[in-house]
Amino acid sequence: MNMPRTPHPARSRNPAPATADGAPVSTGGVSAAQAADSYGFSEHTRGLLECAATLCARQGGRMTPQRRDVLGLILQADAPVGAYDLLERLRVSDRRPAPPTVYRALDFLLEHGLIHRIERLSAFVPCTHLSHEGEGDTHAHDFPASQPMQGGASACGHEHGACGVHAAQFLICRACGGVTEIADTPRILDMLRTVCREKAFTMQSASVEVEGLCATCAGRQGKADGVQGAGTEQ
Amino acid sequence: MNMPRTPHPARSRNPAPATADGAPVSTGGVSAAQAADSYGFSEHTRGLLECAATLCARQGGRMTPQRRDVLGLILQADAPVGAYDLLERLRVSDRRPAPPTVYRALDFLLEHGLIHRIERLSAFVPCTHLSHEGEGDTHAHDFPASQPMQGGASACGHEHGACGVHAAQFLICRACGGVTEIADTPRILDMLRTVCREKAFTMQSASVEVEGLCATCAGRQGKADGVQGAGTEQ
DNA sequence: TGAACGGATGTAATATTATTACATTCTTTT
DNA sequence: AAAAGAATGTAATAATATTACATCCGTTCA
Ligand SMILES: [Zn+2]
Ligand SMILES: [Zn+2]
Ligand SMILES: [Zn+2]
Ligand SMILES: [Zn+2]
Repeated sequence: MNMPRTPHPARSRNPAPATADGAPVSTGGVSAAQAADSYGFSEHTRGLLECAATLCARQGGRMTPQRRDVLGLILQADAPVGAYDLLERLRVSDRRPAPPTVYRALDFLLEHGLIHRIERLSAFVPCTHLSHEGEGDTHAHDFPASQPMQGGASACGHEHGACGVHAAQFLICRACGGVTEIADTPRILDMLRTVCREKAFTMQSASVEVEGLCATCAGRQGKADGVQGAGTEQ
Repeated sequence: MNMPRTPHPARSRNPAPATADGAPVSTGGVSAAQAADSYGFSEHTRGLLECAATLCARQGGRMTPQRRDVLGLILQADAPVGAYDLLERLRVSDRRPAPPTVYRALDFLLEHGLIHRIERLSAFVPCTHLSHEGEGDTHAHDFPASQPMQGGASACGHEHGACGVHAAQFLICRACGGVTEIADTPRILDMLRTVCREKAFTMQSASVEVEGLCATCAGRQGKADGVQGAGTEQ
């Protein structure tokens, strides 16, 4: 029934502290110096978090510890994370956040284009924008807050910020749970814009979600059925 | 807070027995002869239902009264309908269906390509396919069950049946709640196919959801803010 | 015929995801 | 320091969806 609702292998209630960074996830035993970082984020993740702070400062937003933690957890995960998964992962030591805490942080991160919501999974992934930002400095996405993009297509095929349409495209693998953001081309978004123009429809946000099998899992398809879900992919 | 979750004007808990058919909705006072039709469906709706029965018979499915009622209610509605809205509307006279009843019917209708689920609204709409089927007889969508479409693009830009990818595109108006299925061109689906080929991704299903303002509501945009939601549109 | 089977439905309980409402605390501004 | 505004804490609840198991009903075939 309602196929996509089948418990997704990569989103099961068993947090499985894997990382997309290749860095240790030692949620326990955090040194006092790292206390502000709380969750033992990898160096890479911390870099992205700093980047994100800068980005949303430019947009007039405040990257508070709460929001930072949520973004960090999403960045650190190797698959889309549900709101209640986040809630569980935030339950370290003394803090026991309630749903509104997480949803508020998610709303903020969504509004600032730092994460996306995968509708079909009711789960969240980091925006690739952020990772690109981390790689170099002068990047197509690096637009100033004082004079943000004006609805034109960006190189990555999706846009951010208060003015532009926030649109994104995803490939969702049913076998491994991996989600890939298609951000290397404005083709799809351009086509949507064309269609909307024809229909005199004002686009405010858009999402494209394709479900199927990633290259890795498709190759594996015929093999031992029980093995399904054991793979790693992104 | 996750904007699309704002109570959608056209989906409020007040069923508002409007029709997309222009036919009376007399949910009460159903004659004995119509007892099998249960919900006073318009003639147009009944035609579509018959069509649907034929279609899914060809696919080896049985259009039971339960499923028929659910499809009829979705056809009759002027906006996407949520599962629990359907549940309420099914509560006539003696019958008091529980959630699984409705979800099972919805699953069946989804699998047979008779309805679509709008992820952003957690709600369901009829597939335009069906309406087209109702208009004429020899139509592009009218493919035989014995030899169904083999993944080629259909004229309407989305496909059905066990073999083909089930994909659809929607324009969702935030003001009036109207949803339009973009089914007049394979352009978008073709582009998605291209992208998937490039990424060696096997597409099994896809959805495109654009949120914004329909032509009607965009025209109205500046006027008295309180009036918002009063309009009718499709 | 009638047991066996499979598909469809009924029912109760529960799981998952998300929001409301209101109190409190922290930051910035005046 | 007071006021205003943003962010967080907390409890309760709403909205959406699934599980598990019992029952019914039409078909098959011994
Ligand atoms: Zn993105
Ligand atoms: Zn995969
Ligand atoms: Zn359709
Ligand atoms: Zn509208």
